[in-house]
Amino acid sequence: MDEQYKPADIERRTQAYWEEQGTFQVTETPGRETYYCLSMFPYPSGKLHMGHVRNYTIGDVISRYQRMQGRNVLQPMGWDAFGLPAENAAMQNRVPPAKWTRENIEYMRGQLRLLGFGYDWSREFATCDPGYYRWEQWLFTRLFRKGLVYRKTATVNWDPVDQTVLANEQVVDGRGWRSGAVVERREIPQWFLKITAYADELLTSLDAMPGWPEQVRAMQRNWIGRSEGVELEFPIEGRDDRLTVYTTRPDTLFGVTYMGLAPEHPISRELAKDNRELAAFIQECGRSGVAEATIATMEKKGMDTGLRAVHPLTGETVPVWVANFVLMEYGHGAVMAVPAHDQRDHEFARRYGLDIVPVIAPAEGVDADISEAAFTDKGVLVNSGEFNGLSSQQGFEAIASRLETEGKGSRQVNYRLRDWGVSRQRYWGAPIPIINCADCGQVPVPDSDLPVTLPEDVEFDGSGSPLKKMSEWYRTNCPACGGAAERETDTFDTFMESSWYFARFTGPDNDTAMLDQRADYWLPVDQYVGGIEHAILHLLYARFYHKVMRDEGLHGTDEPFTNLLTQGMVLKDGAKMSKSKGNTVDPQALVERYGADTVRLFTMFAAPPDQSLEWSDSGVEGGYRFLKRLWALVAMHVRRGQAPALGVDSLDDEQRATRRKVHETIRKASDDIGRRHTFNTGIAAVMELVNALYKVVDDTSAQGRAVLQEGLEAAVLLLAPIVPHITHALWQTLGNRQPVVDAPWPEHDPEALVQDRLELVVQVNGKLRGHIHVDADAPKDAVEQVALAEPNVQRFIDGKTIRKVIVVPGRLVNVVAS
RNA sequence: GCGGGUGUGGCGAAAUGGUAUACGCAGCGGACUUAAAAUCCGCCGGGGAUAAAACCCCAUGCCGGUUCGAGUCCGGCCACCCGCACCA
Repeated sequence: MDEQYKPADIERRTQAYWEEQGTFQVTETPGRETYYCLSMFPYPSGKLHMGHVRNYTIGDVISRYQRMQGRNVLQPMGWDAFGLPAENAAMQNRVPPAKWTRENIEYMRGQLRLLGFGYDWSREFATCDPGYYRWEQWLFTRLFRKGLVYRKTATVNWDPVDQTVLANEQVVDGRGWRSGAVVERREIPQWFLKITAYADELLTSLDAMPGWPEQVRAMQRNWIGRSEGVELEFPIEGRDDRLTVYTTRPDTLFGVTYMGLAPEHPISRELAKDNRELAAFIQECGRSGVAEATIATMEKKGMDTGLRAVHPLTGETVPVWVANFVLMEYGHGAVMAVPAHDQRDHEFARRYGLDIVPVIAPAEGVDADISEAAFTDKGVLVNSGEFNGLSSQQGFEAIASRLETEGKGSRQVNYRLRDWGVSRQRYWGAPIPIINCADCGQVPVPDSDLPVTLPEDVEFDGSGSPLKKMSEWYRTNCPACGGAAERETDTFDTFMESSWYFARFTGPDNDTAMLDQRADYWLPVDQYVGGIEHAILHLLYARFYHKVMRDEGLHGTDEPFTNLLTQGMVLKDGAKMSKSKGNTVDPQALVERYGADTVRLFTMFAAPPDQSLEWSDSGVEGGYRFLKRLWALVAMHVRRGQAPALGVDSLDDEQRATRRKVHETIRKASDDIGRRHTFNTGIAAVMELVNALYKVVDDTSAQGRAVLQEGLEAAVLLLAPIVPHITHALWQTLGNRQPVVDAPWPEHDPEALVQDRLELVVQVNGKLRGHIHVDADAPKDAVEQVALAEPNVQRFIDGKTIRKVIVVPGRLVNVVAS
């Protein structure tokens, strides 16, 4: 054995071994317990960053641990290959997006191999492969026929920098999530997926997902935003028209003093045609709308339309205002305003001198002062005619029932969640498989004509999508009538591809079906690992897609990811690592300097996986030092020849103590790595063990060497998922034939943990006052005797009466005295 | 405002109601060396006491509670982080 730890050699040889043996290629062997571990696949941006390294190391550690548990482990990897950066690079470097993307994939695949991740590369694919997106197109045409896909002209978020439409989820504080540009509003025909049809299931199943962090479930609950209320109508005086509104507080119905219309509401627009002042106001709202809302809490502004709406129960009329705080996208773009009990309505009413009529009194008869602010709590109905005296809850029910019997309204569940707009006016994405025919309308591309392949050899001139200029590509014939027609030139949102890739990994080579029976062999994913930044967008779309595929009969499970681990950010100097801050660390340079094992060890040791990780160069040195220490210890041991067989009955006290430490470590590290996923403490436990083994390395007696052998093997096995290369070498060095990757995970020997004598802590009134040694099987009262006799304990109970003595077996004695 | 989380040495952190500060980093001292690096060994929260120890007091953001016993559980504050937000 080489006396010196040389990571470069070891890692190259170990990786070559895995490659030759096909170690990580898995098959669907019946009867074996499966484990599907998946890390979020990367966008091939150019090279790996530390966030990738952390993500993929966590996934690899879990995969290798599960493999050592004897499970049939699937750990695939692929590429989320469509997206904007490729187009930007294409314009900058005059290279087609496809070429740029595939070169990046080549490079990054090499980096992943250098880090030693145990992926089944035979299942690799990129989402820009036609063999992949063809099934996405196929599913889309199914959903089209099923009515889960529709096209509508809608106000959309237009990113003026990226020249594309953004989903609501992709707008952050009024700005594009990628470009950071202030988002504008535009009217464009769009394709939508009816995710709202699944809103209820997406919400309720969250309660039955204990393997997900509460934080993520809460964020999704929030995003779906379910509310219960009443939808009701206010006829407009003198017009054959009515305002439909939604309210969660029908109990406040008698407090309505005006109506609010969104500036984009059809009635607002209609009135604006003959009212220049109103038109100007609406235009101002449209312009300032999204933009200024971000800068400060927008001032409430509005304009009286002169119309009056009729209260559905009292028959009285109230003015109708156009108000800038009413959102067209939520409810019906109109609200009933109850200024006494809604803060926004209140501010607006005070500004324009509108009536404020209290109809809810606080339950205890306390006067609520509504002159300064609205009283928004629940209470007791007043000024509400026959409903006076009811609680808000009772009032809700009574008024809702009244509206329903009179045909003026109905109970309604509303969601904040919008349907998913999937059209993008972009080139580098999967073509939307629709043909626009002048006679037949939108016709889905027949299965036999799929995939609709994206032409990859294109020129970029920087002005929009090249597809829109390629008449030879978009000119075609209508599948229905055979006449001349044109292909849809929009492409899919790239979240479409990442919404089902986990399922395709189970059968990536199938060119006759989207999924096959292998999906049911592997799914759902047992452990999913990725960044918290995907808590809403990706994870919600993937759950939706999974259910859609289930309902198409493609697989038989309800949720895609049983357990979710969201890893924390990688920080340096207290800030997230990023190019713009200039505080990045290049993983490749670290691997070249210390080896992949050191990089993996440090990222697992520095913090628990779900917390942020503070980068430390000297911490990396520390990890390297530990691996050198482990290497040197094994070298010292094997130089003395093969260790004799262990005879547990012939150990001396020190050897027994060492062996106990070995098995305590196995117990603790197994729990930390396998169950708790607190890899940092698992590693710390093995470090303690190695320190302890160093202390007994000079015991060269037969049993001393046997205990050391057992301890070193345990350390190597426990570290194998984390630092797979050095442990591969050391495991062989210690005389094992089977590769460590297939060695069974060690189990602790309960016999080894047994002690004849125990050290117990003695407390007086909860404060530590002494230590005692007792026989492990000593009865309680004997332990009590020894504890009370301890000199320092004596000092503290002297002159006091002993009220109680608590003996916690194996741990402590607490004497209660006063 | 609503929802989720965090707060412990000089730093990253540990303690799954039972010895607070494991493990690592940094620092200090020693061994080896002509020397340095590397390596090995030891010390390392604050204060008091001691020749040295034993030992004592204080400390897990703040205030209270439950408990024989609280960093951990409960209630109320404070600070910071993340997500959502004119959602009717």
